[in-house]
Amino acid sequence: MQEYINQLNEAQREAVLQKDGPMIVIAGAGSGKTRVLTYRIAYLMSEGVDSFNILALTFTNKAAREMKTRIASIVGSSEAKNLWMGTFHSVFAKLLRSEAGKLGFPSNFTIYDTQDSQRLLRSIIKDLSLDKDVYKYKQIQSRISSYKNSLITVKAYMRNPELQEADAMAKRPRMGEIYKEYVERCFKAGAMDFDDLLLRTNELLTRFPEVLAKYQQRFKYILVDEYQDTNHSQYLIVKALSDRFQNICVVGDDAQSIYAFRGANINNILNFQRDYEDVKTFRLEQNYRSTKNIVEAANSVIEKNKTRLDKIVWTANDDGSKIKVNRLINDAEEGRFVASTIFENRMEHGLKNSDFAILYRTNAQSRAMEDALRKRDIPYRIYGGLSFYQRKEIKDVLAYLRLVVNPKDEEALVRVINFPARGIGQTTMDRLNLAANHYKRSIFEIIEHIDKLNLSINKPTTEKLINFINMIKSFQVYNEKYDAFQMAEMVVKKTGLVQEMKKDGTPEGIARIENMEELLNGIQDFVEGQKELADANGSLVEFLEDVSLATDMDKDTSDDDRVALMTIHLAKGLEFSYVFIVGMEEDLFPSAMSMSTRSELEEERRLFYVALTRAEKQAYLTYVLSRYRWGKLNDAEPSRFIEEIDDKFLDFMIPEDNYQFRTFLNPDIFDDEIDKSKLRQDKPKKGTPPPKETPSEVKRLRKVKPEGTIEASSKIEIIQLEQGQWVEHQRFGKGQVIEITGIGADKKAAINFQGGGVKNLLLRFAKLKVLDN
DNA sequence: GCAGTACGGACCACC
DNA sequence: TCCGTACTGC
Repeated sequence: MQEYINQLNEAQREAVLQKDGPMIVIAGAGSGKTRVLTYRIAYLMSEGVDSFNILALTFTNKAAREMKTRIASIVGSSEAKNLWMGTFHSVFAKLLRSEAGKLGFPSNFTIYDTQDSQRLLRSIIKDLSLDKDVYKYKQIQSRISSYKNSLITVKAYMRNPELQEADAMAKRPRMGEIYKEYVERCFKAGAMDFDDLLLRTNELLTRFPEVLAKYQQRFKYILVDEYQDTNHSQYLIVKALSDRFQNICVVGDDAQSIYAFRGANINNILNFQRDYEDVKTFRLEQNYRSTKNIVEAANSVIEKNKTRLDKIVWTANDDGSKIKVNRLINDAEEGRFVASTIFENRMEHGLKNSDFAILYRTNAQSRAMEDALRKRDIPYRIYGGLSFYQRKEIKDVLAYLRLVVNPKDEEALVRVINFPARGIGQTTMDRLNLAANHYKRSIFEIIEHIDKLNLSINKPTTEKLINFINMIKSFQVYNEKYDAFQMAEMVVKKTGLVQEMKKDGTPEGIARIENMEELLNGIQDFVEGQKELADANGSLVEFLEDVSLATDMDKDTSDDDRVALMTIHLAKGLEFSYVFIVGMEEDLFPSAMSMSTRSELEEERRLFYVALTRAEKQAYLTYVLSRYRWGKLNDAEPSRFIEEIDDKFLDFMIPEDNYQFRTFLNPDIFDDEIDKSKLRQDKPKKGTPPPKETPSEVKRLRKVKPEGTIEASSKIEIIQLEQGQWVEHQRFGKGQVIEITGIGADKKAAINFQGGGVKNLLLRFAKLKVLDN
């Protein structure tokens, strides 16, 4: 153990050796936080703490696995076996399975994913005959999710007039009814959604003091990673469990809190010192990951945030090269630039594909990147987006498996009862639904007793229904002795899912069959892995739980050499030599939806901070002049985050061919009124080095915002230009605004320049400086 | 009950 | 642009 401890710097070592009591580790980006957590657990065990008494909550299951392996290599694998480690959701799903009965749930409860929740809500909204344009199921879902994350149960909601009023104000007075119905239907279906895994854990620990005592006694030492991203519900669980021994160690970085949208509360970390008595604080401030340039550039950005903990991240690493900023005309060019830069750097520096990552704000941006990489034959892997388990063909197989485990799982049943087609149509389903609601039974149970009920379903259809449930029942019998792989194999064959897909000879159809095969392989791997564990046997229940809580990040990708494409959110905790942050544009990053309040903008800024600090050696920022959105080409302007980086860390590169493309290949995307002189001016003359675009140029695209206020959108600044005002143009010199026409992005100004006469300029592009008088 | 097609909204991030 | 849902005709 000592030799490991010797590897640590002083701050890290102190954090590892602080055995008891509440403590917080404020860990800057790249400061060796995982190492501290790992060694700390190993240290606790070497000090005689039983691994059975340690609970470690991590951000991904993969992180948990890796940490566990590492710990096992230090203290021995038999020692590490009993550690409880994983994400909040997976750890408490397991805990809930063993205690489910107390809450009236079956231990084989289903976990509803977001899609399931939304489908259920859609049917509730329909059943209550509500206007689906007012009661939008996605909004309702996120509303309910945030109630649950704040521990607002149906009861609490009904007791809270303010909440009800807020929903009434939003023209949704019947929100409470929907919420109530949703919770009841989940309960009836033996299902918990993601938020329930935390909410019900809280319920369990609150309603049953003896259960709380049991787990408090068990988890003598608790460690929480990424504490800045915990929500209220998670916070309360941790608080309750650690209350007895107070051996709670939380690790996090307030500067990397990026999950407020799912209820994460940054105050959990900011207020930790107040929540426990005699908190020891440790600061990991030395960054081992990135160059000086990157660390300091990132610091210069995050400084703009007001809500911060005191911390100075520094590095002893080399300066490295500056952050390269490039402007491209559209997303295709952006992709082309990224792909060729990867290609060149890979050659020049002998790098692997996996040394590169392309990060973006929204999944929709991946397409252009993919196209470009494919053209260059650069292997890549997309993380997130529509994950493997969310594909239709996969969900269909999973739905059958879910039904085998829990026949009350209505969402699964509705999904597959008529797929492959069995002649059970909407009318029949409506009747079954009605009966199910009336008798407070599941559809499966209704069908089981269909001969005793008069549902006016005709004979042949009744027979089809009975055949269906008999098939499921026969699977259930096999499930007693078969493992998950054997079950899946049988289900795929007997239900006709394979035949159904084989009918379709299109490339997509073939891909679907391959996906299904991949699923089966995955299940087999899972089963083999589980059978090695003492407390698992590779059953379907285990597999389904694993799947519903798995993320794309959990896959083992260590052996494939591909460029990584992912959203910035997914990139948290990862590092790459070369990082491309694409789509650095206003309204995209920061997102148009996150600019109305200071806290939202600060979260976007933290997100940018996370993105930058992923890079070890080199970061690239790209933005485009026009971007497709909703199928339409829109003008774009550079992100304010570019100008927030101190100039001295940036290197503006404007390759000559951009302008060739702009002027010759794509002339029609530019309006005549656009200031063409800018193109001419930027275009480098032969024999001279390309001019650097100065940061001040970017800045001039917008007026500098007043101190301490947050602008809703930079566009407003431009709109404020008034008739009669004097402005200065880089090339045309001084002039007076004669007229303003158009709105928003199309806003133009006719300006009478002292030297060059009247010009009509598109304000988005014209680099105008407003003169004071 | 089912297949084909017209239409409208999505694009913010995730367990 | 793409996807999912609603509508229509057989």
